[in-house]
Amino acid sequence: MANISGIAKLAGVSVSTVSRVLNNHKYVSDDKREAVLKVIEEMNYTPNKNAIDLIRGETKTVGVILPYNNNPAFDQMLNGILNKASENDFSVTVLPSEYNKNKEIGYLQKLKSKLFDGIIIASRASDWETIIPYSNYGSIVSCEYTHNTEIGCSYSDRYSSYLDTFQLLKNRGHFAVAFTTARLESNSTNQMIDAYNEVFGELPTYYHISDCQCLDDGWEAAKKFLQSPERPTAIYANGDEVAGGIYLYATSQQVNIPADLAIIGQENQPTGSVLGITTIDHQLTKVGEEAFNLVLNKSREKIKVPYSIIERESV
Amino acid sequence: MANISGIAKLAGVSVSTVSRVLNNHKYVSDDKREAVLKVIEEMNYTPNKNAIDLIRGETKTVGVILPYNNNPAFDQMLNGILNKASENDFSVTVLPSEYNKNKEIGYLQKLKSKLFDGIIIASRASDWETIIPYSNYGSIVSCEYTHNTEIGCSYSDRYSSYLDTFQLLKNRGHFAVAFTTARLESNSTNQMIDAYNEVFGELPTYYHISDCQCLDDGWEAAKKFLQSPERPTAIYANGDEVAGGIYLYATSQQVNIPADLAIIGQENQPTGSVLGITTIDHQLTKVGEEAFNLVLNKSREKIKVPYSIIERESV
DNA sequence: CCTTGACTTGAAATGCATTTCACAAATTAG
DNA sequence: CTAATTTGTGAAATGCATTTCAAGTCAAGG
Repeated sequence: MANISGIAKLAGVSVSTVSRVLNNHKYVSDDKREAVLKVIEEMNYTPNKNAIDLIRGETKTVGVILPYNNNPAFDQMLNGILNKASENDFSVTVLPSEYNKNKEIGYLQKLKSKLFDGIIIASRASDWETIIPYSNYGSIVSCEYTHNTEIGCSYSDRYSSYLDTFQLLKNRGHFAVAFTTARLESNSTNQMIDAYNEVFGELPTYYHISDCQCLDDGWEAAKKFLQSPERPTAIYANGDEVAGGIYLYATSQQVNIPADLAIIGQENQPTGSVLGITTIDHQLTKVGEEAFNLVLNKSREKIKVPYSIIERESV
Repeated sequence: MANISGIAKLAGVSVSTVSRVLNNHKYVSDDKREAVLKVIEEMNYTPNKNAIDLIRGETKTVGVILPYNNNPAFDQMLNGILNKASENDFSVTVLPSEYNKNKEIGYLQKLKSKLFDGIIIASRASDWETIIPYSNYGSIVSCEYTHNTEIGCSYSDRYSSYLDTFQLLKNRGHFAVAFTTARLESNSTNQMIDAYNEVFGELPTYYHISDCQCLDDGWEAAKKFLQSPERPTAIYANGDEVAGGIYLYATSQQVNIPADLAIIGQENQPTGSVLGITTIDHQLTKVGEEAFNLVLNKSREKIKVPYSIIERESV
């Protein structure tokens, strides 16, 4: 009987007193406290966290819905969340969604069933209308900008960063500018396209390749872009890994960077720094950290994390 | 009162009946079942998972102790774990340790406090002696080979793979072989050194650089190796990212791969595939998957996951 | 017509720790 | 030396769902 009442019995005190000792309440006499601690030690007792969570109604656990675990961008966010969670004695449960709406809803149900105190959504497939009702059961925080008031967010102003980047390229005399993105349906892809339209006008389809994630994909994308009759003079990649792939394919074809082709990456990853690729650092670690803080404070604020352009030799 | 007894009252049945409906027991009459479901629907009721976990004594959650989250090797393992966990309706909680023994113990305590059904240790700082006692409270599985019987493991036979690799290099006529590793104190570093000794004899210190994780580190390591008077003719890197950094530095110095320098990486990552670097695939995703299976089956087996050498153009 | 097995259902016990309430004892204040 | 606090402690209520036990109903088998 390794539970609190067993301990109480052995120590000759009441359950309440054991609980007080466990929680460092004052108003426990030294002798009883010692007696209790002694029995706890002897019995090698540890309180049952499920019972505690049940009665307290909170679990000090946050769930993180993220589509893929091996994605460098989501990884940075997760890192930020883990940092702050660790500091605040919270646990982090990874909820891989693969952009599957049913999985997402399943995870939100777990919030409702009191398994998590809050959920951070790194990226999502479901509509906000579907998600919002769950905000009654714990704080839900998004890592992209939200227009509603129910869901707080910690985000990087991507649209603005895309504008800046395209403008930078335009200023340097580039008009044939191509770019890669991740999912076609994603928010940031739309923002990227909008930003392109804003700066250069109507986007020709041959300047955009989607579904790029890693170095491999960048290599293939570069191949297509550079072999196309509408060859771009600059490519904006949706990540430094992708940018690295582009860089390596280009140099393998004796294309000079930046003379023949300018490249800009994103997220400031090691690959980019080694190859000297200019990049936009969206500070996703910071985004994750702030997202966790919002959950912790049950806040619905909207926190804009500033991005920065790191200029290197690829433009 | 959104709990099971509230539902019971409203539906005009007993708590037991509601529970039966919730758990799809047979032996519930259709009319009562419908009545209960109707009230559940109306009240928007969801059972409290903490209460369920408490009474069932299991949480369908596995904790994963991993030193760093942004490490590609651990990431692959985590991915494998997430895959299988998802399939089996388990949750995965990430427990970042930074190789801090206190943190590790703290996580093991959570196993004891019934928060997890099991714990997978991707890598550790604590001794097995410290860890083993906790195996009484749930299954603990290691992603490296364990010599004890208490802790099951799913592992890649690194020592053997290192032997193979060094032997391969030797067969190709390389005698000046250097290598990089991660932590100096780690198990695999020791195995790497042992394997070197086995194949080439006493290791000269100038052939080993530790604490390499990413492309950046590989670049710096290559710089040191290639500028050294004891310049190696082959380098074995502890990851394809690191190998990529070595490759890029070497080519930036007009060093020909593989004519002037052979490179072998590990883990079969995109960077390596793009650069055509020969690599040892330790199938860490598979290692993670098997580790999860061990937890699921409360097994203490030792599962050796076969590695494979992927030959490309860098040797 | 009686026995037996298949259904149905609810009361109560269970899992475990926290917290409120009530009360007693020991201090401190006035 | 009372009155008012501050300490110290335990009984009982609470949070919530599962499961066992007992008991009752009903139809099929002999």
